Amino acid sequence: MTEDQHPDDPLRLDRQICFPLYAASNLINRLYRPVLSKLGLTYPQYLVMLALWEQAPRTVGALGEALYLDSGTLTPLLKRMEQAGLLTRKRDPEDERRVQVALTSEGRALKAEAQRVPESLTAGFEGDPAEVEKLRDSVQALVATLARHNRDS
Amino acid sequence: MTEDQHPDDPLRLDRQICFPLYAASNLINRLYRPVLSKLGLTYPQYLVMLALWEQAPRTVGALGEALYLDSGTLTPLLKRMEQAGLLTRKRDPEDERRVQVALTSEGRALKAEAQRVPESLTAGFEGDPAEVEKLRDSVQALVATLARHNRDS
DNA sequence: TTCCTTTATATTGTGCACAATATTATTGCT
DNA sequence: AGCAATAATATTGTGCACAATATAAAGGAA
Repeated sequence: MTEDQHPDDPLRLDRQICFPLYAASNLINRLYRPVLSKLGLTYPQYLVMLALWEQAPRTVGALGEALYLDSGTLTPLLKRMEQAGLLTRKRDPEDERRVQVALTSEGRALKAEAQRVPESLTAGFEGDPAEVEKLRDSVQALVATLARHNRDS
Repeated sequence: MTEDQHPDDPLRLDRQICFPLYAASNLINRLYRPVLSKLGLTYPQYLVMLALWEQAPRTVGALGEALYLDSGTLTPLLKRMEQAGLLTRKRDPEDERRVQVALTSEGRALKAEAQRVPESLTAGFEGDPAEVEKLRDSVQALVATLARHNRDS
């Protein structure tokens, strides 16, 4: 019952560009999970912390732009992080539509504990760093293209 | 309130390799959604169809190995696809632990309608095909490494 | 001012994704 | 045969991700 499979069939799984990106994302999430759970974070929450450690406070919209996520994803996620004591959410008095997300001292302190996260995960990438950086830049370029495409349509 | 940010801080968002992969996966999902919804499929469901168009029937475990997913994800997903009439699930009489997933005629027929999906999405990748193939191969290699790492631990 | 439009965030409903656990079938050992 | 160990799938509970929609504030035109 195995189907015929021509080598140039555009529907072959191993010819897809999107599938390995999807699989990589899932596998990375799985790899990060045990490491980040020690910090009490999920992977998307870790990304929010990275963004806030670079610049805070930031609005929900600014976070969404940095992480390519919308309010439907961020609002409940930020509420959980607020509950956990990592950040605060309050309406901007200048413009009551906006919500400013700021770090608590606990949230700022967590950065010290996260310092070793990247290096403790490079084990999964075993390859020379220059190669990894090239891959990163390629995917970053792809993301920029996809994001532009998304905004335009 | 902007934080100091050293150029070699390992926690800088733009130095992460995992973040662009995560963002690319999300953006791709968003890009595929309107195209696949015309076929009545989600992106993971589309991947299951790609796998089954290559070879069917397959066990749940074999599908999970091909797509890097486990039964917790696949079981409900396959049930929805069974409800939609695309495939059948039945216990293997040879080994009652296994579930054989087979295509219905409707599921096989859907392949014809999916032929144009890949080309209708290359618009989002605007770059020369050789470059895209190189990126694909790099990410495939990464996925292989991550998957091995995952099995071993 | 009144009202219309736009903007920012929140809510609702659906479908993944996964860890932990449960269930049932097979295998292997004695 | 009896039974522990293993294997394959299913279930449960939590947390994303997103489209569609709702809510409320700001801006702008007449």
